[in-house]
Amino acid sequence: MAAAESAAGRVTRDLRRRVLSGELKPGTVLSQSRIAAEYDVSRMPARDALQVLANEGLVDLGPATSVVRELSIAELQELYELREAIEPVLTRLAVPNVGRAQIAQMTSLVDVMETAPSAADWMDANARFHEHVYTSVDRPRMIELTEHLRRLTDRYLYLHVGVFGDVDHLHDEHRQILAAVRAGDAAGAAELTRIHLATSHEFILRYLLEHALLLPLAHGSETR
Amino acid sequence: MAAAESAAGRVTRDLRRRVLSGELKPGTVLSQSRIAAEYDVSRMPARDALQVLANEGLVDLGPATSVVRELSIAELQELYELREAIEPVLTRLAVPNVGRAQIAQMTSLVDVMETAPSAADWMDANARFHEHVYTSVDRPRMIELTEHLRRLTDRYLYLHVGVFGDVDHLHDEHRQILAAVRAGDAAGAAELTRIHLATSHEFILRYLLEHALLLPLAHGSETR
DNA sequence: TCACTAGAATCGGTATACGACTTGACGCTT
DNA sequence: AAGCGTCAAGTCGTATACCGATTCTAGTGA
Repeated sequence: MAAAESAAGRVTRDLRRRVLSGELKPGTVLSQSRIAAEYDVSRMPARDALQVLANEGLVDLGPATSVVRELSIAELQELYELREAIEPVLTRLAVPNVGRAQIAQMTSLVDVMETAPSAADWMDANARFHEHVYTSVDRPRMIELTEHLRRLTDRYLYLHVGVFGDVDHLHDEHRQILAAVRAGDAAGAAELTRIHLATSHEFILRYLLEHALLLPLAHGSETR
Repeated sequence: MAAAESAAGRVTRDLRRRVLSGELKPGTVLSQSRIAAEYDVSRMPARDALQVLANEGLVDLGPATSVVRELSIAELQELYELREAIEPVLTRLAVPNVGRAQIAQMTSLVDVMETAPSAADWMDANARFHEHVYTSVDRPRMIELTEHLRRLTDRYLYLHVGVFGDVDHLHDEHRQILAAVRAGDAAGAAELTRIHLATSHEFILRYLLEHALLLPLAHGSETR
């Protein structure tokens, strides 16, 4: 069943993609009517889509207007703090259940990343690499939350997609994580995951600062 | 401004309360039409409310029917794992910023809990006690997520509201946390918070098992 | 020239209406 | 009698219409 997707779902997915990719910049005003016209649907699916994206934290629903949520150094920090708290736990739980098939696929994904066709492909492979660990554990909410947080941080990653610099540390870390997983060292893999996230955070942060992508230091308009 | 609440907000809040309190039992079918009739509004606010509750994980939206989400030992476990991962981090960050006013209020709340007027009051005071720590730190998403998770675990707590047994450990733990906060011992307060959550989890779990509230061991219908 | 006010345009929330789909039961066929 | 097909009731998704509130604008008066 291809599940004949609903109009609301289609609008939601595309709007999400456009926000994450930066095509819709922070601060952009999103009105139900305009979105409806743009996708040639009524206002109702547009309304649904906006509500979903609001719950995901991608847009702010004002009383009389909705805007694409602002980015900020503070939010990036907060998102990585959350990921560093949760993903090691998930890793620790998952490691004993990771099978040979998944390890094989992870190995091939590491190879893909190291040959690095394009930045977008790298990000995709990176996401799937980590997902392979998580899918082998029975924690649906934790997995959902983890992927959700990853998507939110991806929004910052897209700011410099295509301009990857020195990612060798990341490759090393991937290999180390893979080794720990293969050895069944849950605690080790968990700690390596945490370090990996901290490194990534610092990497992105350094990039943003060096390239003078001056995001607001504090949180955006939290004055709902 | 009291902000003349929208109908959808009112329905959402009340439905949420009814689900959390157990008035609407897991498995109960929720149709948009019936909810609309019940609250004397059209189907649209009812639809909105259901979608919000679905995002919160309180109801499952089927293709032709929506039902109150099932409870399970596995989900309880997962929720507490998440809380144990996140709340200590939040505590550690917050402790340096907690002021005297908040400490004073926390102290009075501990007293309230120990005199324990009713179970509902106890839960309310408990929630506010922990919120006082978190509100003094600039992590809006983390706080939102924490309160969200607490609400979800409250759903299990309501299963035995009014039948509190031996909660002395909890009181001791509260006093210890308060002492650590007062002393500015961030790491200590964080670790005490983690232990406090683990104790609570075990407490609820033991109660559920002893009273033969036979929840499904595994996750509910995750077969969306 | 500037400030303030009235009106028009726009927006979001809600109600109602319509069509497609799912579900369940009844009756027919084998 | 059992299985299957068809029909009816209910449900959701979407479109359209209406309403109050907000905002922007243009015009008037000091």
